[in-house]
Amino acid sequence: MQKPENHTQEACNASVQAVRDALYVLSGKWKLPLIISLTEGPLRFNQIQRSLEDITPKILSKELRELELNEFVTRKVYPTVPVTVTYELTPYSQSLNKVLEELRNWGLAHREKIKSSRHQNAKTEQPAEA
Amino acid sequence: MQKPENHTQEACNASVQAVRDALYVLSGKWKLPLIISLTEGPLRFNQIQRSLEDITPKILSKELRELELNEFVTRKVYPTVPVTVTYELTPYSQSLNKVLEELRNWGLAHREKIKSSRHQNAKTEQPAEA
DNA sequence: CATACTACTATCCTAAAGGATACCACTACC
DNA sequence: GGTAGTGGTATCCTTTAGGATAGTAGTATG
Repeated sequence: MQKPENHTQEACNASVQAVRDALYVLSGKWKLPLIISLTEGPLRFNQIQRSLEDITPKILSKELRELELNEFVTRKVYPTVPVTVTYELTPYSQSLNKVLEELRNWGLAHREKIKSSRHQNAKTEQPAEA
Repeated sequence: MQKPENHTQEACNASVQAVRDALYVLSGKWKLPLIISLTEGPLRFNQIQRSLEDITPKILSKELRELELNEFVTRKVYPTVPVTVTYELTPYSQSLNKVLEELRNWGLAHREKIKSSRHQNAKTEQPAEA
């Protein structure tokens, strides 16, 4: 076969690894909804839970901890009467903007494609025998 | 703060859904490695399996089927002596290029950040009491 | 006739993600 | 003293992703 000079096994592996790294920190059912729900400003634990409706405190707590570890959110504790804790996006979380935008654009386009190809199929599909 | 007029609950949800759609088709341990390994040209089933080393035929088969469903690869069967089947990327798979590039760039940058912040910590960390 | 090659499929199993439910410590209010 | 609100934990369970291992059908070659 050929010797792919600009497409070595190592270069591929590095790309794969980088993309996997990126997907890893965005993985899970709630990281993105969480980040997006915090784009409007800091929220308290229970506020987030109410805005996301279906998330349980255990999961929310875990996801917030992971987002904090990756420095996407900061946790701030205020010594108010019942203690209040807010979570807010860091400046670093802005670095995800382009990634998220591309993902969003692609997702929208893909959904459109799926829809239209389904219509296509509906027209050309053979009815199944009974 | 500002009144985020363009940031309604519904707009957020649409974004979240689009990004989730995108992540969904890229999810899993092998889709990306698979796509990248096919960028050099069509490969047969066993060739892919050998190039990826750790993937089992069951998983490979499943992932290829999903990539085919999403129209990232085409499966071609040749009636050769023992039948050969090749998998190759579709033109549509090119639509992922920008997404993959952004993910790759972000992944690389993030990895660098993690590394340097670990060094930072190593320098500023207090030694634990014995 | 046995082995090897093609491209897979079938069955079983493990580990991780996610979730339901209950509970904790603290205080304020009635 | 009971209830409600703060921000969570603890325990158990289900679902899913992924993998190990073996086997399949067909042909060709030794």
